[in-house]
Amino acid sequence: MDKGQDIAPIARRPLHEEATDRLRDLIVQGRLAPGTRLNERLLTAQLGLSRTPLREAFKLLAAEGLVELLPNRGAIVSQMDPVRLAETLAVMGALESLAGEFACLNATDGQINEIRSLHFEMLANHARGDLAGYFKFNQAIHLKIVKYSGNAVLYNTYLQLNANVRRARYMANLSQERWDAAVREHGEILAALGARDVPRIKALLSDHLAQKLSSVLAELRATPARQAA
Amino acid sequence: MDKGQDIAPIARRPLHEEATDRLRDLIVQGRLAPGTRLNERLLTAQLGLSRTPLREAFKLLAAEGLVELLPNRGAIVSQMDPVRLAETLAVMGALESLAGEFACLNATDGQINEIRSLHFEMLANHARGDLAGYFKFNQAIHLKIVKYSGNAVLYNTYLQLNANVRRARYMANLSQERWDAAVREHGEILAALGARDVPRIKALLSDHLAQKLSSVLAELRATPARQAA
DNA sequence: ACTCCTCAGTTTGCATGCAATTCTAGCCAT
DNA sequence: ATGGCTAGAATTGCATGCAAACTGAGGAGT
Repeated sequence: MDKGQDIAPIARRPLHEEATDRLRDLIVQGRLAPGTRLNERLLTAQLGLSRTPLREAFKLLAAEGLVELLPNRGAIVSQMDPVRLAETLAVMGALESLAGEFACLNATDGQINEIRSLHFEMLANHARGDLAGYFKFNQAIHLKIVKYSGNAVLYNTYLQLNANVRRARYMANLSQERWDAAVREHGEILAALGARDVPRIKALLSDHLAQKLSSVLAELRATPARQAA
Repeated sequence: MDKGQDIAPIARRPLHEEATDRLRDLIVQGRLAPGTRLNERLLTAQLGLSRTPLREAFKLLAAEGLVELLPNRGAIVSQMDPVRLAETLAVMGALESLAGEFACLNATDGQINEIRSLHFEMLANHARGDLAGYFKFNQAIHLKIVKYSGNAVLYNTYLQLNANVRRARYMANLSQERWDAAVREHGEILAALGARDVPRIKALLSDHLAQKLSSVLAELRATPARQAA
């Protein structure tokens, strides 16, 4: 289950995988804005490959919901509409809650310590007001909890949904109060994990995600969903 | 959200979609057994298309977990190993539980009646001992509950996982007792849905899926996981 | 002026060709 | 006989060609 450090990473990656990952990153980072038309010829030139692997990447990203395929008219980066975002967060909440339960039951002490270490890194970033750094470790913590649930299907499902949410991160102008609260919640989550307290971690994670949802929704209502060219 | 009956179904489907659906059906129905090597040339001949759309289908099915891509060595139908199956059912349990909650809150009375109708069809099949018919309506009920949650992301996620589980259906030689119990559980689920009783439906669905999980696992331990050529 | 039509340019969807990799079988050495 | 090596066949990964679909600019008709 844990192939984290395989022996032979010699393997050359297929082009279509490379293309998929590159495109996904571009979209998640917002460098390809929602609504952007993905011109095959243009992208093949920029990425240095041919249309076949690129088109395969389009199909995969469409399945992930990051792009939308218009028959005979190509692909566009999908809009992050608030409804969809809210729906995604609700599902992720359920998944994280389940993951927390399994992590309490299955994670090793070493793995929990690993999460604890990330937690302190996150605290450091919070203390110095580094929002980007905070998000990075915040993400890492949530991913690790899901990963250390020991349920690979759960992890994969979560990852896929997560890509969609990360796109919305730019709008995370969260208030200082909400930020402080989120950090406190993380502290409790970690405590519950350390104590292997299943009911408590389920409640905490559900609540944490619900907070995130309403915070993101509030932000979305404030920003009038900038349309892309 | 509900595009069930669009006005113009004139649209001709792209070949790669057709290929994906055909292949998925073949795999889910077990007509392509786990382990089967998917030879591109052979399949293009059988499906009457060229390698490009077929290869696109392979990538999608790989993302769904139905096939496994071996770099430079093609694709094989993935094995349904018990661990993976159990993991999938655990995730589906969490999703259905969430779906039940939303369905209680959001479904119209008409939608609930639609589910009720399916329920009685299922009862009829149970009464006459028609296992295949039972499964069909059982599936339909679970899908409707998730659909009428009103959360499209949840529905899509569920659908994808469901494809993997349906492959294991052949081994559902469930005992008469378990069958009767499952039918009883369905009755309670429907009642809770009708009463819009959120905590109850969550508990019932979680439990129902957990039962399914252990039943499937027991069956898997009995059958020694037939290896395919 | 407005609408509808036409036709060239562009872009996608699919088929096919070519090189690289993997597989198979047979041979040689031990 | 067994194990390893090698040449040929088969198969995949990617690039490219071609026809169909879309776009949109310009002109005819009202």
